[in-house]
Amino acid sequence: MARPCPNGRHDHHDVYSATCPCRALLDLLANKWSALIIGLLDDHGPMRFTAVQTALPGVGAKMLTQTLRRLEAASLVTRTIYAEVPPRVEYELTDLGVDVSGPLGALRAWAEDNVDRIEALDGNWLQPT
Amino acid sequence: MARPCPNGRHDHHDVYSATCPCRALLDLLANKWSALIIGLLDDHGPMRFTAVQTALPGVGAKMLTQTLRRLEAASLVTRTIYAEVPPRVEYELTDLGVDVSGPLGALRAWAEDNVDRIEALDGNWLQPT
DNA sequence: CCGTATCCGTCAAGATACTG
DNA sequence: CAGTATCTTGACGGATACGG
Repeated sequence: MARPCPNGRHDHHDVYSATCPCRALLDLLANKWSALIIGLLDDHGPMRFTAVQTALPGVGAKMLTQTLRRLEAASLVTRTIYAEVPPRVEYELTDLGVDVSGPLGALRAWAEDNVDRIEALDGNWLQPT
Repeated sequence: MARPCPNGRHDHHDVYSATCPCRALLDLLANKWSALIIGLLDDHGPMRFTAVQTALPGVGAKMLTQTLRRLEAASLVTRTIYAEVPPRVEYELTDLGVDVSGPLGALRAWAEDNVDRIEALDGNWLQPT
């Protein structure tokens, strides 16, 4: 079993090590769409591809497919294909996915609850470039 | 006062609206480096530019500057310049930054604690492309 | 018809060298 | 020390075409 994180804080893992797999995991979670997708699946239960895309204005089909596949590879999401007419594919959180939706949900909630404070401090904090 | 989130869950904001400023805020937080930078400043207190860069293997000066400036614009981090020789610039969390380090820390901790489970389920979940 | 794969333009990220 | 300027590369994102 690989232990590439000799300087870990918890057991052996440390996100502050560039080569630690948990850093790659954090990158996957701290992605523009992952938090939204996981929160969505946590709220609605199993969803079809199109339903996810509709609920996420701004995401393209390609980016969505890519992100869903990475989440699937990380065992956070299952992808179930129903051989029906019309065809149907459903995405659903695994236990691991449900588990991480807690921290991610907290982050989303914080963003929603504190935008006003930030805008009060700096009217145009959203950088042009 | 702008209220661009008519379909919000909490008060008036909703990260699932493409045009809501809180979505931009989530994008800033759910960034590859933001979580690491904020956690670092939360642990160490005020830090100089080079110290941050050294503690974050893999980040380039350009990316680091960019991220720090955006965090500063969002009032999560302060940037203090000391007119000394050699020059010194220190970055420190604001109250808002300290506040968000909670949710972000939970996410980092989850990643560190659960990589082993993911690797047990799928040996090579880290996609080639 | 629903979802995936391919092509391609744009833009952000990385490397390097240099300045206040 | 703390960045900035410039270039190159590769990822992102959209449109289109394809498979089931």
